[in-house]
Amino acid sequence: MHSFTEENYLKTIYALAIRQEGEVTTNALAEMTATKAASVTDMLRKLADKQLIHYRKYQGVRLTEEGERLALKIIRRHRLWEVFLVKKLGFGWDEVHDIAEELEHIRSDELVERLDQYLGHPQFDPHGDPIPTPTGTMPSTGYQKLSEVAAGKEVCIMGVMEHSPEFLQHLARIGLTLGCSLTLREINAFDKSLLVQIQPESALFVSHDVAKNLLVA
Amino acid sequence: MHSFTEENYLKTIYALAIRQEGEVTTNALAEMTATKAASVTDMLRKLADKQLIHYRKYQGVRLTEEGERLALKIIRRHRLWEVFLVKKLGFGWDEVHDIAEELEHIRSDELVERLDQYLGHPQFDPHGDPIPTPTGTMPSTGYQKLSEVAAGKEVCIMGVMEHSPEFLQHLARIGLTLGCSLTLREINAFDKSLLVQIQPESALFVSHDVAKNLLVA
DNA sequence: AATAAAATTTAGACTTGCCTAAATTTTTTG
DNA sequence: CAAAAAATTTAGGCAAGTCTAAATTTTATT
Repeated sequence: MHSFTEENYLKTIYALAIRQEGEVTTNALAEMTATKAASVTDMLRKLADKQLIHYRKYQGVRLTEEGERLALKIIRRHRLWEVFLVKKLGFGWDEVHDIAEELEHIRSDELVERLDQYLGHPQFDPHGDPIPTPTGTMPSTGYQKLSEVAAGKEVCIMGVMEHSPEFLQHLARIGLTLGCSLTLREINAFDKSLLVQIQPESALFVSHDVAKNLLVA
Repeated sequence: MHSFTEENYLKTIYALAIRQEGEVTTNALAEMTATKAASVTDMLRKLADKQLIHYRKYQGVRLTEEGERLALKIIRRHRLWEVFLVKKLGFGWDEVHDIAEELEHIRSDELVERLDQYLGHPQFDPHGDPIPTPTGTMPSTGYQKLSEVAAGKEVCIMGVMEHSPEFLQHLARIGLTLGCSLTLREINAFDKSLLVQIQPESALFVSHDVAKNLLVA
């Protein structure tokens, strides 16, 4: 069996790997897990011993097939619990991350599959992230970041790349929600902020930092 | 904050205290927690430092008010999750103990209160145990053990004192369920087994060990 | 290319919760 | 009531996961 800590490292390696080409670095992991690089090195040696990662000293790290399977299992649990918290218990999408972070480590496969069924086999979590399959594959979505969309296009907000309450509450304040469709009017040359139109007559500027974290289709 | 281990000790001390008059012993705790007495002593010193128990060396232990409040909080969580697992996810009452044992440590008070509301503020868990109040008091039931009932009485099964799958599955096999009413025909002088009648024409013998663990009203 | 800077790893230590073996206290018994 | 037995505690150690400080390797700079 694997410890909570090991599970969290695998999940974090997975998350970093899909956002960066190449191997995941010790420092990046230290920052994400809020520990020191020396502690990360210790854990990497341990995960490598268990064949969950490929690890070359000083070179970085990547998941083995088994490691990825496990990471996706944790992510599946996390996202299903988030659906439960929002759909069944009425939490806001900005409130569920930390609780799901704990629930994802409950070790019963049957629990997860019953939960999935109870929730009606959802495809996406409350942030629009796809839910991995029971067999450990991540459904791919064709979403792109709003920051990469060309001016003039009309798109629909399908997900977010950042789950912090601060970001999600900011979205609510400026009136953006999942499923909301908008037209990208122009891209500001100075700070790369985007003028987007939601309602026929009200447009607003969205910062590049926000646009980078919005997924649209 | 308190560790999972500390929470488990508090819960175990509470459970032992209500089943035995006087203070809880180190050995009893070692047996319940499947550890060695020396390890228990270490933890008792730690819990005493945190003012969660009254501890006199060699004399045994009892919860402080704060310790009892915490123990009841854990038990409340455990029992609410059991209700969720049985009522919402369709688990059998003999399957939920170990999963609830993990879920009870999820640290969000709001989660517990939302779960309680979602479940309709249940008064009892699937084993008939009363669910402590949010403020930390244990509702009292007037139940007595079937082994203490006089011959001739008609009673209704309201709860069990033992939650192991083995015991619960045995109950199912001999045809006893929660809510089931029965008449105590006679008490065998040799082995204290009980002849109980459920259906008008079928009676069965129930061992003293089983009767000790059945709560009736 | 040599050196400075940055990233990473190693070494040694701390905490939690557990262990075994030995010492101590309490309880039981002859 | 004293000796034996049982229960409990103390002492010393171990594994997991973390840390700081020092050493090493890689990368960047002049």
